[in-house]
Amino acid sequence: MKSLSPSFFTRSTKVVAQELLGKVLIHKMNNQTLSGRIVETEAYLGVKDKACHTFAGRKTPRTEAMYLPGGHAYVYLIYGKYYCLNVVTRTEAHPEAVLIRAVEPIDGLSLMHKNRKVQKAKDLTNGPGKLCQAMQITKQQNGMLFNQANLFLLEDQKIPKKSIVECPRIGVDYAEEAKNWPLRYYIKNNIFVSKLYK
DNA sequence: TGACCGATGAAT
DNA sequence: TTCATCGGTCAT
Repeated sequence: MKSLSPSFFTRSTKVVAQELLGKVLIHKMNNQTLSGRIVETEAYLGVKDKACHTFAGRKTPRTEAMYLPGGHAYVYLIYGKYYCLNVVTRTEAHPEAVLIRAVEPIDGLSLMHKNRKVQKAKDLTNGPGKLCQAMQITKQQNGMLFNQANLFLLEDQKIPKKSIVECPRIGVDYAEEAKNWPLRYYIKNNIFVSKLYK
């Protein structure tokens, strides 16, 4: 399997969000590999998107990584407890990103079970905080470039348009006009998606 | 320095 | 549906 090329990430954020579905996320530890196929994403459209951390050009220590060129990781802490992994898109002039909301576990299931105390494999990585916990993604990975050191994104499957569901994003009710923008994408009928309404 | 709040998850 | 929990943000 081939790594995604740098030019994959600098395209429009919506396109990258849709095309990340079916790709494989890998975190290589000392002597173990944790990986999963991406099944759910959300696009965050920068300065004009009230749900986005960089809305109106906000630049703080936390959001610094979103101002890196496409292909970097943006990891932040939410609710004082959980990490969320994003893939930065476009260029320095456009601080946008794609939130990885769920993956389907491939390698390292036993380690993932150790990292998260759940019975079923389907509960391991079906949410943005859960997949970071399972795959040991923390602030350490913030600002890292994909396909350089130990975080990778590989090509693998192309998901046909008819298998992609589009709907509003989760947990952004405060975002006024942006709250209903259909920027959440997931693979239809996939049981590893975080919430299966509709 | 301090008040407020959240791109969640788990229990109920 | 409810709520724990604490770092990040922003106004003092």
